[in-house]
Amino acid sequence: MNMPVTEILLKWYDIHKRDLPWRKSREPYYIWVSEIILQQTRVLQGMDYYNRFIETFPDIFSLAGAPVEKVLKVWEGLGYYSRARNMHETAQKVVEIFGGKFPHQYDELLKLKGIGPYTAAAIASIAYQQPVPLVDGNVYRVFSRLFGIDIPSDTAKGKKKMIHIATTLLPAGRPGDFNQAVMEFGALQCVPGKPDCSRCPLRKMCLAKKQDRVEELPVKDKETKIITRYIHYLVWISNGEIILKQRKEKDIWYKLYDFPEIPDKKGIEPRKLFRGFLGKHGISYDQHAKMFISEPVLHQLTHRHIIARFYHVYNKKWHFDMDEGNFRVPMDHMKNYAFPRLITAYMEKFPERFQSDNE
DNA sequence: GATTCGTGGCT
DNA sequence: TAGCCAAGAAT
Repeated sequence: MNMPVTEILLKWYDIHKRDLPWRKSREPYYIWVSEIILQQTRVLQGMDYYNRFIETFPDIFSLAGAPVEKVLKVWEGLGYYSRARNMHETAQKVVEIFGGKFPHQYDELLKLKGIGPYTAAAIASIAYQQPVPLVDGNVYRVFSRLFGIDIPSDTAKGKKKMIHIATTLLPAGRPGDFNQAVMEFGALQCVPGKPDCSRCPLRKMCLAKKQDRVEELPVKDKETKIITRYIHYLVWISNGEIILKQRKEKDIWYKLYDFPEIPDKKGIEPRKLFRGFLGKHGISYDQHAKMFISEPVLHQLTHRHIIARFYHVYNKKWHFDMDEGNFRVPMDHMKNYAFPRLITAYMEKFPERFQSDNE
């Protein structure tokens, strides 16, 4: 008996699919939220965020009506914050233009901020049962192995080829289930590295398996070069208040909050940098005021190595000009602001450095 | 087409 | 352990 690939995957999915919160309904809003959260993010990592997001913003109207800062606070720690900013913008647009209903068509969905080819196809097929194929990392891995395709996944040629394959396999009856089936299969069975092919329902027809190339596929050609960046944070705590700053456009962590920065001067010693900065503002690096410089904190991103230091100053009057965007808040209001993980991790590690009575 | 944009788990 | 890379999109 020679069951086609599509049937095998659907059957496998019906048995093995995980019970995930966004699979309990086909409400487009839930599908949309889950798909955005899951971009470049593992299910386990996104689960709590999804539940909290839906709890905080039960429908598209509550999301559209919220300030973007509140959306970012819910997103805090999840990364790729443009996803949250774009969701907020798209929610407002969908409310204004479409009365709160997402369009059904792939092409219309694609016009919305934060919705690209993958997500448009996911919403159209899962929420609206439209026969639209999709390709994500899982789909690419599954089909590249199954059909022995070694075109690099990070090329237009590879993506085009994969969409073509997905199109030929897509069943008219259950497009949304099929798309999810391939992704689920990639996440649970045809995993990166060394999958357990002995219990794979496709092992007999898998070309990579036949050619013993399972671990080689899929192929990717570009290597991301990592750049090191230095950040010097000024943590100024005085009179129960701390100085914060909202991050600006065209840089990492846009619209999140952190601390004022001392501009980096390559190669200069931290102590010298601090002294120079304070001196420029008429403050001496002296024994009377309590100041100290943290050890370097390494924060690793996919494309950056950030080395941060925290320059602490306590109980000294803030008497140089507030740069644009700097503002003071009581220490116990900090919990209302969204910070990058680098900051929250540091604060969790050294809570004593963030106490207002630190004299 | 090449870069940028986070975080965390796994090997 | 240091890299790999995950339900990608925007610029």
